[in-house]
Amino acid sequence: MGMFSKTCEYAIRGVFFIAHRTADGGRVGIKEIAAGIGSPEPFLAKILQDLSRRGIVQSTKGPNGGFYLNEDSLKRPLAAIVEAVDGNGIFVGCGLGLKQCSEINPCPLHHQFKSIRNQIQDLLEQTSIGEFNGDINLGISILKR
Amino acid sequence: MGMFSKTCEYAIRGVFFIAHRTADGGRVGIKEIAAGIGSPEPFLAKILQDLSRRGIVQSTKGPNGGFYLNEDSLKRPLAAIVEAVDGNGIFVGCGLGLKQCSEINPCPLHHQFKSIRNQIQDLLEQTSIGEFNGDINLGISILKR
DNA sequence: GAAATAAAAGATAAAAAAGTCTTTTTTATA
DNA sequence: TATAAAAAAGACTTTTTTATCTTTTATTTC
Repeated sequence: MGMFSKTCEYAIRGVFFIAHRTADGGRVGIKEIAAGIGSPEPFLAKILQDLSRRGIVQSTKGPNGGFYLNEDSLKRPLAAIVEAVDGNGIFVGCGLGLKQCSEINPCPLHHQFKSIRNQIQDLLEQTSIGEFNGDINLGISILKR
Repeated sequence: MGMFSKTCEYAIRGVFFIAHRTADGGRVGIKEIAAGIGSPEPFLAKILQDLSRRGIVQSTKGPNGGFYLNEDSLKRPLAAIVEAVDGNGIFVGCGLGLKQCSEINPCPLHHQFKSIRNQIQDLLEQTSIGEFNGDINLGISILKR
C-alpha cells in the first residue's frame, strides 16, 4: 500500500486531470477522465460523485455536461482531496497505531514520525489543485496542452 | 489508514515488546505479548509465526518456550520488519499510484514524495530493533524494566 | 415537449485485509 | 515415557476496500 488509498490516488489523479483538461473553460466527461488516468470508470464515477457532493469538484448533467473546477476549487489545497477521501489519519495518529500515544506519552518513534507527517501535511496544504494544468504525467497518456 | 498496515503495526509493536521483555535472556509467550501491546492474540500469533519463519524473531515450543531475539535479530533494522510484512511499497513506487512514473517521466509530486519516502526509509534503516529495550510505551501497559 | 446526453444514486459483487478457531507438532520435565 | 506447555499450521469467518451494473434525475438541443 502506498501513502494513500487506491481510492485517494484515483481521486487526486482524476482532479488533476480535470484541472488540466478544463483549463480552457470546458467540461470533461467521466469516460475521458477514466481513460486518461487509467482507472476503472464506474469506480472513478463514484469517487467524483462524492467529491462533487462535497464541493471539491463541480459537475453538470446533460449534453455538454461533465466535470470542471471553479475558481474556489482551483485554489483549494491538495489536502482537501486527501481529507475528503482518506480522512485525516495520515496527518494525525500514531505511526505504530497506538491510541494513547501523545507528546506526553510518546511511542518509540513518535518524534521522528511527527516530523515526517508534518512534511506530508505541509506539502499537501501548500500545493493547490490549480497548479497542475500544464504538461503533466497522470497515467496511460502523457497529456499535452 | 496510517503509514503501515494494521498487521505491520502489530508486528513492530510485538517485536519491540519481545525485545524489551527478553532483554534479560528469557522468552515471552504470545498471550503476554498480545496483552502487552493490545492486539488480538490469534492474529498476532499468525504474524509472529511468519516473522519467525523469516528469521526476524526466534521462538521455541514447549514449556518455558516463547519468543525471543538473538544477537543478529537485535541488530537488524526496523525496515526488515516493515519489508517482511508490507513489502517495499512504502519505499518504492509513485505516491499517486502511477506505474510509469519515474525520474525521467515524473508525476506532478514525484520529487516531493521521493524526499519524504527517503526519510522514512532512512529512519527505518537506521533504527535497530534492539534500541528499544528501555522504558517504552507500546500499548495498554506502559512498560518499566 | 421529445430525444439524447451525462452525472447521480442505489444495489450488488469480488478481492483483500483483519480476525478467529481447531488441530498438530515440538519440547521440557516429572 | 507420559503429560503438559507452547508455538506452528491450516481452515474458516468477518470486515473493509475496490469494482461493477442498473436505474433515475437533470440538462441541452432539436
